[in-house]
Formats: sequence, C-alpha cells, structure tokens
Amino acid sequence: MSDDDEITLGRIETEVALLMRFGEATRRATGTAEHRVLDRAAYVILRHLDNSGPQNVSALAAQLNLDGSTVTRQVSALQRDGLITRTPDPSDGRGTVISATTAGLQRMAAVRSARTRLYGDMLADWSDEDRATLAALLGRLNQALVNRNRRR
Amino acid sequence: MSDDDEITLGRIETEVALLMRFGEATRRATGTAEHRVLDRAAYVILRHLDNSGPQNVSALAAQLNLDGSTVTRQVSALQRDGLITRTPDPSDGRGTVISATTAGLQRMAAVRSARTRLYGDMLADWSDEDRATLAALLGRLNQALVNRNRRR
DNA sequence: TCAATTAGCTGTATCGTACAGGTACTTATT
DNA sequence: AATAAGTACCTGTACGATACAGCTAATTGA
Repeated sequence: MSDDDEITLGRIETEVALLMRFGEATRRATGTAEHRVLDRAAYVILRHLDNSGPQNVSALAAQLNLDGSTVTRQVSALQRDGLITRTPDPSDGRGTVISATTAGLQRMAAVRSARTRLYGDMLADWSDEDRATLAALLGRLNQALVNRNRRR
Repeated sequence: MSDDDEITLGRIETEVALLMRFGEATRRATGTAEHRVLDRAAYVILRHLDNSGPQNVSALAAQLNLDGSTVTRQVSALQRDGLITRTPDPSDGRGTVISATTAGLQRMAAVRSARTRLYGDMLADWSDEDRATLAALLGRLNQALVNRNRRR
C-alpha cells in the first residue's frame, strides 16, 4: 500500500468517526426536542419493515445487526405505541410476524422527510453531481461493511 | 428542488443511517472482543487531544458535541487507566487541562491503525480515486454538519 | 465589591444494547 | 413414534454512554 493510500484510509477512518459522532448528536437534537417521535432503533425497524415487508423478530435482528432481545424490546415499545402489530406466524408456531401499522409508517415517513429536508438544507450549496457521488460512494461503503460482516 | 434531488437526498439519508448502524455494530465487535482497549468516547477524546493538544474539559465537550458531565466522566476513566493526566490550568483556577499521556496516544494509535487496516481491507477493490473522493466528500459532509450545529 | 458567569464535578435518570437463561415450538434422527 | 437438537422469542440483569439539574469554587464585569 502506498503512503498516499495510507493517508486516504486514515482520512476515511477519521471522517467516519466524526460522522458517527455528529450524526448521533444531530439525531438526539432533532429526534428529542422537535418531534419526540422515534428513537434510533424504532426508526430503523420501521424503515426496514417498510422496505422489506412484515417479518419476524429474528429476521429483523439479523438484518439490523442487533441482538434478538433488543429487537424484542423495541418491538414491544412500538406495539405499545400502535406503530406495529404482532401476529402469530402461521407457518411457524414459535414465530411472530411484525407488521408496520399505517400510523407507524406515517410516523417513520415524517421523520424521514424531516431528515431529508435537513440534508437538503445542509447540502444546499452542493452540486447535484457531488450529492449523487456521495450517495453512491456511501452505498458502496455500506455494501463493503455488510460484506465484511457476512464473511465471518 | 427537483425530483432527482429529492431522491438523492433520500439516498444520502438512508446511507448515513445505515452507516451509523453498521459502524456501531463494527465498533462493538472490534473494540470489545479483539482488543478490549478503548470505548467510543475515549477514542475520540484521545484523538482530539492528539490533534489539538492539551485542553480543558469544556473545550473538549464543545468540540465533541458532548455534555460537560459526560466528558468529565470519560476523562476520569481515562485518568484511572493512565491514558490522560489532569493538571490545574495555570491561567484559570477553575479549569483543569487534560493532556494525553504517551500510553494514551499509543493506545489510540493502535486502535486507529487497526481501523485503518480494516478500511483498507474492506475497500481493497476500490480505486484510489474513489477512496480519495469518498474521503473528500465525507469531509465536506461533516463540515456541513458542523456549520449547521454552529448556526444555532 | 458583589452579582453574574463559568468550569468542573456529582447525583440521578434514561436509552440502547448485550448476554444468559427459560419456555414453547419445530426439525431431524433413530 | 419418541426423543434429541435446534430455533424463536421473551425476561432478568447488567453496562456504557449520555443528558440534565444542582452544587461549589473561581473569575469577570459593572
């Protein structure tokens, strides 16, 4: 590996760490004060249900890289708030199928559009090309992360 | 805003959310099992001390977007482990200046290089250009986040 | 000088998460 | 068919990271 590469990798590491830090702070600030709607895990669970349809707890846990018990509790909270429903899995007596309710999807969509607006605001002076490139490269980075996790 | 822009912003929102999720999982996996060296906040604090030199608790809290009490506790843990030292601020009797020790810097550097190696591994099939572009765009994204936070 | 501010610490609370263990159900093996 | 092994989910428990409120000591500005 060349020195330049080393430096670039170091920068990527730095920027990702920073992004995690600021992203967390931003989530806290927007989610708690303004809307008081959804915490982190609830949001990703609802997004996943929206993308991939109803599924059981284990599938959610596997896809989100979370412990089953974590998902169980998040799902319980979501159910209490009427954002998802549990139904027994007809094909497996042990399982429960989790489906987002209309209210849940609406809540999720509201958060998503608020965040999208926020990005639009922050990236107001970016060119369309740069935005598209960022989206594409982040997608590839995530894919690389997924592949790495799968490989063990 | 055009429809295409809207879609791109949505993708950026999605990818950042995913990155946070996977990044968290990765940190947990690498930090805890393999090395058992540094938790998240400790790492960013040491990095910050390395970059910006000794400084007091408030400065750290402001730069890292953390509550002062959080930094106080993190710093206490770091001190207990011999990774930083506290010295009274000569110019302000209320303050304490936090400095990284050699051991602290070494520990941080070890984590950083492990992570950098990890990125090198994951991004093995990326072109140098793509890596450099990702680093640059992430940097700009973080800058945009910082600016937004500053503006309120 | 003394009121207002600031720096840091401690008490307390919350959230997100993991791990260990339990129960109920399913699948595979004989 | 009987039973062992595995799986799905839940509950108990613990921990780490964080915030907020309130405290004390020191500083600064009117």
